[in-house]
Amino acid sequence: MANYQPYDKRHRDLQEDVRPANSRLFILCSKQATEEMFQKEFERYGGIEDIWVVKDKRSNENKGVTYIKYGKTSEAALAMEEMNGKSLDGDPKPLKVMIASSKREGSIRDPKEDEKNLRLFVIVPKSYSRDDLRKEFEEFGDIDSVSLVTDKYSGANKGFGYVRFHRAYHAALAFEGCDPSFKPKYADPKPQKERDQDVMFDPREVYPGYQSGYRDSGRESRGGSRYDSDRGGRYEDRSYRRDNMRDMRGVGDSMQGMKRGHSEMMDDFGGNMGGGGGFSVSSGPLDILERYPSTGSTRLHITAPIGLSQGYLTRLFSIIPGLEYCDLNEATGQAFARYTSPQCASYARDKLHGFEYPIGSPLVVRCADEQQRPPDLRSLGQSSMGFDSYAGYGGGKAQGNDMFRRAALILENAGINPDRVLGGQQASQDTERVGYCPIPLPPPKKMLPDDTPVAKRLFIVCQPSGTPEKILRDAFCRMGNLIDVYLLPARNYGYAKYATIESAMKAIELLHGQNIGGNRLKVIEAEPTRKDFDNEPYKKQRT
DNA sequence: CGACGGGACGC
DNA sequence: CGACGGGACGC
Repeated sequence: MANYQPYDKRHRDLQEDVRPANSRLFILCSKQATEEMFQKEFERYGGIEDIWVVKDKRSNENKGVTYIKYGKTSEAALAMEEMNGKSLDGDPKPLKVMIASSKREGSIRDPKEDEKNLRLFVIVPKSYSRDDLRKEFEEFGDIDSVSLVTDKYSGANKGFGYVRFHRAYHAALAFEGCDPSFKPKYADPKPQKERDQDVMFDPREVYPGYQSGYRDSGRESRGGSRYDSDRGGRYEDRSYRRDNMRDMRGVGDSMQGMKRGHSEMMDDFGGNMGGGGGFSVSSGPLDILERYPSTGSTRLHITAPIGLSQGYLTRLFSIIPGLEYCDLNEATGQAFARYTSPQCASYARDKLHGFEYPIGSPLVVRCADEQQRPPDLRSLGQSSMGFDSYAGYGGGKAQGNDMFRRAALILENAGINPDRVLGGQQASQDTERVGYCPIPLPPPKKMLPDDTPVAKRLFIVCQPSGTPEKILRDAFCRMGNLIDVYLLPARNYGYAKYATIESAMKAIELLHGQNIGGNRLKVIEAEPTRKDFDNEPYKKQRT
C-alpha cells in the first residue's frame, strides 16, 4: 500500500480546483520530451510554478503527458495560444496544449474544449444594458458576444450575464483585470440539447447582432465601431427600451429634455426626419456636417449631472451621426465621447453644450484636448503585465478639479460666493473633487478580489434612500484595500469589507456623516455576523 | 496522440 | 432610525 494517504487529504486533493482558475496546462507531447525542454520553451510566458512530466510509476516510462502550472491565468492562456501546435527542439511531434481540467473534472473529453476558456460569467447591476457590459470588457480584447440573463416573463435583467471573447488570452486578461464587482468566473459551458442541435438554434447565438427583422451584420464587429451591429435594431428591441425606462429613475424630467433634443436636431437636419420619410439625398445630415466648422478634434469631454445614466447620455449623443462611443463615469459625471469626424464632434459640442438634461441641469460639452487623453486601456491590457483597471472609473484628478472650478464659476455667476458654499475646500495633491461628494476624496484605488480575507467590516446606512452602488464603490475604494461594498436588496443599509483595519478606519473618518450622492451616510464598524456567532460558539463575546 | 506525482511535521 | 446580498444561460 505504498500509495496510501489519509482519507481527508485525498479528499481535499480531489476537491481542490486549480487556483487561479485555468492557470494549469495539459500538454500532449512525445515520450522523449523532458522537463528541461518544457522549461526552456514555456518560461517566457510567465511564472512557472510547477512542471510535471508524467511517468508511469512502475516502469518510469514517460507517458507523453505534461502539466505546467503558471501563477496567472493569462500566462497559461498565452502559453497555450503560442505553443499549441509547435514542436520542442529536436522533437518532431507537435505539442497539443490545452487548459487542464481540475482533477475533479478528470479526463472527460469535451467537444467544446475551448468553450470554457473564452466565456466569462459576470454579475452586473440590474440597470445594465448589453452595451454597458460590452463597454466594460472590450478594453481587454476582441469580444465575440455579450448577453444578459433576463426574466422570461417580466424581461427584467436578473443581474448577471456572459461575455465571450475570441481569444483565451483576452478572456484571461478580463478575468484578471475587470472591476472586482463583476465577480468574474469562467462560465460553465452552456447545457446543450441532446437532439436537434443543428436544426433548432437561436439565431442570436449564431448571429449575436441579430435582431428581429434586422439581419445584415452577422457577427458582431471585432473591435471596430462598437455600435455598428446593434444600432439599427435598437428601437425595435424590447429589452433595450426597458433598460432606458429603468434608467429614468432619478433623472427627473429628462424625458422632456429628450424630446427637445430630438426636435432640435431634426430642425437642423432639414426637418425631414419628422415627416417619417428619413433623410433626403441632397440635404442629409452628413452633407451638413461635412461643411461644419470644426476644431479638428474628434473627442468631446462632457460633464453631466450626477444621476444621469450611461444609457441616456449615449442615446442623447447618438442623435448626432458618427458617434463611436460615449463613456460616462456615473459616479463623477465625467464622460468622453468620440465621433468619426471632427465636424461631427464640433457639431455635437455646439448643439449639446448647455443642453439641460434633465431640465435644470445643463451639460458641459467641450472638445477634449488630445493631450489630456487618458491612457489607452486597451493597449495596456494587451501588454502582458498592464492590468491597470481601477474600481474607480477613471475620472482623473484633472477632471475633478476642473469640475470644481466650473461649479465655482457657476456659483459666482449666480452671485454666490463659491467659497462659502463649497467651504473653500480645494482639492490638494492627495485628493480630488468628485461629483457626488462635497469634500475632496483621495484618488481611486484598485479593489481586491472577492476571496481576500476580511480584516474589518463596516455597517453603512444611507439616509434617506439607498445610494447607487457604483457611487458607493467609487467612494469606498478610495481608502484602499476595499474588497466589497454593497447594500442589501431594496434596503438603504449594507456593508463594506476591507482587507486592512487602517483602510476601514479611514473610511469611517472620511465618509461617516458625509453627503454622498445626495444621501447622508452613516459608516460605523459592523457587529459580527450571526454566522460568526454560530461558527465560534465557544468564544466569549466581547461587548 | 488525451489526465494526475512529490513533497511534508504543522496547532 | 437600520443589522447581514445577489449567482448559470426565455424551453
